[in-house]
Amino acid sequence: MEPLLLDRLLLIGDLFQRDMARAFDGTGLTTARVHLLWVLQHAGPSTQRDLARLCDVTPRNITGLVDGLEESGHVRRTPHPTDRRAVLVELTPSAATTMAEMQREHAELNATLLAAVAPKDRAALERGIAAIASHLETLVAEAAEDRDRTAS
Amino acid sequence: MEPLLLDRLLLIGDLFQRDMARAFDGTGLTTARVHLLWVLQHAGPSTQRDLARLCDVTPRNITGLVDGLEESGHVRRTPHPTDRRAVLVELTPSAATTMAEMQREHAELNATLLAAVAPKDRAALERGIAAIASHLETLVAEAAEDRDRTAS
DNA sequence: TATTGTTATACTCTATAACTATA
DNA sequence: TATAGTTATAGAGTATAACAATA
Repeated sequence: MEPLLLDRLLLIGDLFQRDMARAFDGTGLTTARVHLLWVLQHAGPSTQRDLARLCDVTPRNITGLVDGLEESGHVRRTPHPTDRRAVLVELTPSAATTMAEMQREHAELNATLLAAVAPKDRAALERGIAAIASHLETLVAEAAEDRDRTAS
Repeated sequence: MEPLLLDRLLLIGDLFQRDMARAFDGTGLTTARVHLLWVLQHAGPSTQRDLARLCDVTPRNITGLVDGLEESGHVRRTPHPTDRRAVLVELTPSAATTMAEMQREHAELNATLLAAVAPKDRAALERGIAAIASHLETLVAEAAEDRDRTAS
C-alpha cells in the first residue's frame, strides 16, 4: 500500500533531524543547541527572554542551552547596554563562521532535493507545500486557542 | 524573502509534532510512547529487541518506554512462547481502540491537508514528495555508511 | 559463545516554582 | 508591581556498560 502524503512529509522531517543529529555527533552540539544557534544567526544578539520566545521554550531552558553553548565556545553573554537585568547572547566569530557554512549547506541540500523532482512538477510542488504548511499552521493555531479557552 | 521548500517541509514536521504532543498533554502519553504504540499497532505483538530496531533506539530505552506504557495500561508484557529469554509486548484492547481511532484521524488530516491544495497540483505534489523522500533516504543512508566506514 | 532484557549510571532537554536583582 | 535571569527540583528520553538468564 502506498504511504499517505502526510506519512512521507513526516518521514522527511524525521530523516532530516536524524541526519543533522548524526552530522554533529561528537562535536557536543545537539538538535536543541543547533536550533538556538540558528535562531541567533537570524535574529542577531538577543536577550534570553527573546530567545525563549523565538524557540518556544521556557526561559529556564534557555539558561541551560546558553550555559552549554558558552562552555563550548559557540556563544558569549554580554551585558545589555541599557537594562542591567538582561544579558545579550551573541555568536562567537568561529560559531558565526560555522553557521554561515551550515546555511550554505542547507541551501545546497534544498537545491539537491529539488533537482530530484521532475522539472514539470516543481512549480506545483512548491505551491502545494506552501498551501499545506499554511493550512496546518492555521489548524494548529486553532487547536491551541481551543486548549487555552478550555483551560481558562 | 520566500522560505525555501526545505524550510517549509521542516516546518510541517515541527507543527505536526507539536500538535500531537499537545493533543496528548495530560494523558501521560508522549511523542516517544505514541511512536512505540504506533509501531506496535502496525507490527503486532513484538519482542523488545524488534521494537528497538523498529524505533531505532537502544533496547534499554525500550525497557523504559514499555515500563511506562505498561503502568498506564497501554501495553502488556507476555512470555514469548518459545524463547524464555524474550517477552512479547502487545497493545491492550483499550489501547488498540485508541490507536485505531488515531489512525483514522491521521487519514482524515491527510485528506484535509490535501484538500487545501489546488486539484490540478495534487498529482505533481504527490510525485514530487515521493521523489524527495526517496532521495533524502538515499542521502541519509550514504551518510550513515560513510560514518560507519570512518569509525572502523 | 551469542542473544534478550535488565540494573546501574549519566547526560540532555524540558517544565514549574521560588528567588534575586533590576526596572 | 512587573520583568530578566538563575537556583532548586523533577521527570522523560537517550546512551553505554556490566550482568543475569537463556539459547
